[in-house]
Amino acid sequence: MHDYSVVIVDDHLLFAQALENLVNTFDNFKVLYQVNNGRELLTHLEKDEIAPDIALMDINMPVLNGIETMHMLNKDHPDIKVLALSMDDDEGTIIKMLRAGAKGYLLKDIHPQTFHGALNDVIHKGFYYSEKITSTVLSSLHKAEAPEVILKDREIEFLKLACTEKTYKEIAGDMFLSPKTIDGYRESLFEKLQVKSRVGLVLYAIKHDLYKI
Amino acid sequence: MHDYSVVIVDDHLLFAQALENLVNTFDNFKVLYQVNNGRELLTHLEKDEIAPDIALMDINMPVLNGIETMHMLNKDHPDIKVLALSMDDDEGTIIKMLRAGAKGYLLKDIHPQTFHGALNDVIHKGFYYSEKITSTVLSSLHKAEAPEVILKDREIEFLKLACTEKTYKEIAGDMFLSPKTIDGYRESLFEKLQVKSRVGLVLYAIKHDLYKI
DNA sequence: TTCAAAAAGGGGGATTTTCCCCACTTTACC
DNA sequence: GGTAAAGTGGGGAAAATCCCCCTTTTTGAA
Repeated sequence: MHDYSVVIVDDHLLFAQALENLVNTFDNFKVLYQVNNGRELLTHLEKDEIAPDIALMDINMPVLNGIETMHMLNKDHPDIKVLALSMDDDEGTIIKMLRAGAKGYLLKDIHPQTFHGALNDVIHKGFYYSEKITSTVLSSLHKAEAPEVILKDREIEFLKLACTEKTYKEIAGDMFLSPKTIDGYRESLFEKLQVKSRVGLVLYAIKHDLYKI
Repeated sequence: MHDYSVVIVDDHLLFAQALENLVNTFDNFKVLYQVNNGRELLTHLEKDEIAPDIALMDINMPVLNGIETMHMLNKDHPDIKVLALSMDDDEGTIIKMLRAGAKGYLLKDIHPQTFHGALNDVIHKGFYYSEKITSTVLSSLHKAEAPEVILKDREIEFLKLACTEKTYKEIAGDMFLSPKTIDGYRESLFEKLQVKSRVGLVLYAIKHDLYKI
């Protein structure tokens, strides 16, 4: 029985180093090296003959993030099993990462014992899905594939202004429209975005990054 | 020369375990135990005779967070040197934590070598401030001391509900208050937070992490 | 201990904003 | 040339905002 090789892709140096120590205490795994982001990983893989068995990869990284990196790996190194590792339990992120081909998704608050189990699973079964991730994925299947909301430019403009303390009357002024027209935008957005009030608009805009706080 | 004792207070089990391994590789430090949040730490300290030299403490924790925990430690265990450890480089958080008595503030992307240095500094010099933290603190001195907004529990409760699509009438129901009382909260918050509308409340709450999207 | 101030809960009522339904024009496009 | 949108608005109801008022409880300092 030989050791399986692991690389760590994470910009949190302290965490990465600590994680390396932890992985090295597992008797059948060995960390080859750490890199700080996806770009560095790809560079490494180009130069090295030996590819790792497993990549432990953070999702939020500078330069080249987890999801982008996954897509690159699929092309050039499909044999590397990627385990995503993140603070982020956002459903969308999880789904994207798994769809991109990650063999599992670990939240950083996972128990070390479970973590070892996850590594073993990925090697022997090819994947590891925690209970939480499984239920997230399953529940996402039930939701009718949200018909993608397409917003017109003018609607987006209005939506952004709705995220300020301006009154609709002022917004109308800013957009050179009658308050009643603005009222029309408001209403059609309520329908499109499935919200019931201006607060709903604000929350939607922030959640979808249309408005930065 | 004896080993200095360290406890780790972090709800990210994987990180905590990994960190423990890392600290144990430093020849003059030894991890006593880990706990998941401030409450557990306090419980531990009550029962144990031996107090640790250093507490490595995350800030965002469930149950009892870093800042609250600091305040408790000041009362009962002023000798424990606390090193805050966080992803969060938000200026307000840093200042609050240092003002609460933390001996240093580390971002989780710190280099392991530097980390060892920080531990040593805290033991021998009594504090460790990274360059980034120093400059943050210094630059904050220039800003006119924003008179700190103190929100009462009930106000915070209302503020969170104001970030939903509920009407004030519904919020009143949820809080078992008359709509008129809710109106009072709204008005006093407008004044306190210097906003002019419910949108302003929502933006304030989100910006100050009182409401998570 | 006492007295005043602040906090917490609530009210009346006027004004504005927001919300919902409906209707009219103008493009745009098949 | 018809039809479907986008763009524009009106009327009226409901909600939110605002300003003034009140009582009871808690707190803080003299």
